[in-house]
Amino acid sequence: MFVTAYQSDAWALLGDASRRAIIEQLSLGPCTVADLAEDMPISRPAVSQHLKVLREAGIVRDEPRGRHRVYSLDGARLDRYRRELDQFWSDALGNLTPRTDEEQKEIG
Amino acid sequence: MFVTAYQSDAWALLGDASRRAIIEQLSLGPCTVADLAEDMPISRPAVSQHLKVLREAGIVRDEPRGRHRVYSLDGARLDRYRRELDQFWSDALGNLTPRTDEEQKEIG
DNA sequence: GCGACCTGTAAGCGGTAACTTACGTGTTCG
DNA sequence: CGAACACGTAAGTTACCGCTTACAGGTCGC
Repeated sequence: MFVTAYQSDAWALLGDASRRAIIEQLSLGPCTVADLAEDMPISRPAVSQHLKVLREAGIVRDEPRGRHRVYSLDGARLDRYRRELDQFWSDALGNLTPRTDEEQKEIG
Repeated sequence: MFVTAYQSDAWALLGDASRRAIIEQLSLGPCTVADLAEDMPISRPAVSQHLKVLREAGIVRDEPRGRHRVYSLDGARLDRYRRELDQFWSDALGNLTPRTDEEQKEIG
């Protein structure tokens, strides 16, 4: 339920608002799980589960720091996902040519 | 279930692969519902429901053509949604500064 | 006008993601 | 060595999204 293949679907990965909030928070600097959960309306385990998804996607890396665990962002990987989404935009908007009403009449 | 407020969540709107496929197809030119459903692995009513969502979001406009109904893309609106997603990227990647391992030691 | 067409909508179902609670693991400090 | 802390994971629930199968509403040809 939470472990399915996200790595191939950047949209599903970033479609969740909680995960985007985590990413934005981590963009301000490395953070622990408890710190992340403090500013969010969900429980700490929920944050941990989201971090697992982001970690498996390579967006986030974790490092043990004593009994804490510091999470940080992988900017390069994140940028790779952005490019993956940009491919859709270039496909969708790139092909788009200004259609006049005259052109549309060809269909009917 | 299908009518919820998508207009405020561009991610949910574009998160669905079928909707993105419809957008890409429409970017090649105006199309009818049957034509769209022909190239997709889902039924025609399903396409119609997706079109309703896209229409309420303003991305798509429909026009009666006899007993057909021609759908076309609103490039400006679509570009507006792209900018909405770009805001997340500028927030996430914009704040991102190269973190060295030394900086991360401040946390522990 | 009647039947064939294209389409939108209603009702309902199945799958799955996201969340919570409960528990297990490893680390630090007394 | 034992208690407290930070975290990950398991199990289970809930909610919602997307889909299909019907059915209703207009539009064109005979």
